[in-house]
Amino acid sequence: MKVYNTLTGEKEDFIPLAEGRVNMYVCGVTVYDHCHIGHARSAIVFDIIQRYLKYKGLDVKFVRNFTDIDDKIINRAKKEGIPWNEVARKYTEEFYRDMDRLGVARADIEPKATEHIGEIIGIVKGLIDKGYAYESEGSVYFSVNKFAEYGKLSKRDKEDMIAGARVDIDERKRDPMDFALWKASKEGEPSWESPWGTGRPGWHIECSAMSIKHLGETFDIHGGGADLIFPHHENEIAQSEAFTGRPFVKYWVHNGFITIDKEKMSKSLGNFFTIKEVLNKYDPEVVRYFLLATHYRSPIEFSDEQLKEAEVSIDRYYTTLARIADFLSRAETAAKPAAAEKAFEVFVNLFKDKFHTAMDDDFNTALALGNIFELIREVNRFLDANPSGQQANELVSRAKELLSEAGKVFNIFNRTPEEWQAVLMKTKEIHLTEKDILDKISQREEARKRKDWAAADAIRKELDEKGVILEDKKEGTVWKIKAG
RNA sequence: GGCGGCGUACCCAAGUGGCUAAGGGAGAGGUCUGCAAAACCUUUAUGCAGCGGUUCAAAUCCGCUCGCCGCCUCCA
Repeated sequence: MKVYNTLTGEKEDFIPLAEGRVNMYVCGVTVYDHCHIGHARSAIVFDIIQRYLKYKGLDVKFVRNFTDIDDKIINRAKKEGIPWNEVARKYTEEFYRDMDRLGVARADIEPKATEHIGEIIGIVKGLIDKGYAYESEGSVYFSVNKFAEYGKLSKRDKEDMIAGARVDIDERKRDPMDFALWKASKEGEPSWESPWGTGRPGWHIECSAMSIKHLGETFDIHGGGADLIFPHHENEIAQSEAFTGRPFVKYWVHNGFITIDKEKMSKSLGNFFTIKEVLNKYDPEVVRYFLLATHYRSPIEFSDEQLKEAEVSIDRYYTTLARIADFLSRAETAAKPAAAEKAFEVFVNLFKDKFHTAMDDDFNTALALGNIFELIREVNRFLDANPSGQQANELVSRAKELLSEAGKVFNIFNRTPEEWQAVLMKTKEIHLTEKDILDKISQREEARKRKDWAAADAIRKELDEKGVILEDKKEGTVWKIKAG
């Protein structure tokens, strides 16, 4: 298995520190507002990585934190006129609401910054003792110059950054690049007792404290959005390695952004859609598919068109699944020679390897989805050949199992075709009941018996305009909701 | 300005040295059908931003040019 490591800038063989075990930490969210679709991408990317590693039989310990104390939370509390911890509680709940809908699994451990103040203070003290940090007016700063390897993750050197001259000048800092480990609290702000007076943790230190506590001083994977590379993850490395004297993380994994009109979606630009807004129009499965159809490190342009295509793709899956169910329910045992059988068997046998190869190559979900649709085509092609007999049934059953297994890793494709129709009915806002549709179908049946094609076609057209498609089969007419 | 990334068909998107450049959508033609739909088949990049170079061999490596984006400030 290969994983792209931001630290080395290369795809590397993935070799866990302890055989068969993977410790991974992913930066979660600061709970001060509703999440947007960019947060969803990060959550889904690491959800799939985590699921795939577990699927491969690795013993994964997955930690995803909540930043529940921070300037933004404090500001939000002022704005809403509620206590800061109420803001954190409220948006933690909203986070779970969104993630549950998106099918993002809970992490094995979900620590909060405020529950690790003791550990944070311990590390800050340790850093002062070792000469990496200093106290100034009740705050504590990390001295970047003391850490020789500073910049190794984001590939920049201190001189360049200072030349960039966008670092904030703060008189309390000895060097403009230094960053806060502990912030002295102002009157009325949330605070905790510390050796340097009352204050609260800086942003970066919490992740060091929580990851080290739950995963040890060195662990396998640390993930997050690419915008965290600098300064957040760079600072985490500096603090952690200065404190423990050991390498902090073996593989740094970062997901790309979601863009709108080619620009990064962000709160400050205001060009974002919340998860809730998107889920009003599209089913979570569609959103997951949309995000997985592009490699996790590439940017994804957010667009209605692409979401609709994702919906059509998923519809193709369920249409095939319905065909499979139909075929299996007929289960003819009398074997009829099917020329296509051998070729189909070869294809079915190859699928799992192809799926694994794709996912083993830096979690190439886009390629894996391509493999899935190749299998879908082969299934349809095989069914078109009107196969029969036990061998054919077994092959089709196996194909169905394989699709379902792959779907499990992505946490998509796990409904029945009927459930999928219900989903479309809801998201497409079809204002017809099943009875309405069935009545129309029987009216059309009458017309068809009379060979009154004009009347029959008029009914079909009427339903089509309302988003319902009719399919005439030998056994009768079935209906489905138009996807896309 | 510094550092990093991207540019593959009408659209989206895999592919980072070597078999016919995955897959999805859209279009065209066909099989099936009363007609459709679904499904399948055929078709749509002798070419991967452009120009050079390395190599027996390049979308894939190197250089330059053009265009777009990201990070350097909170940010998934």
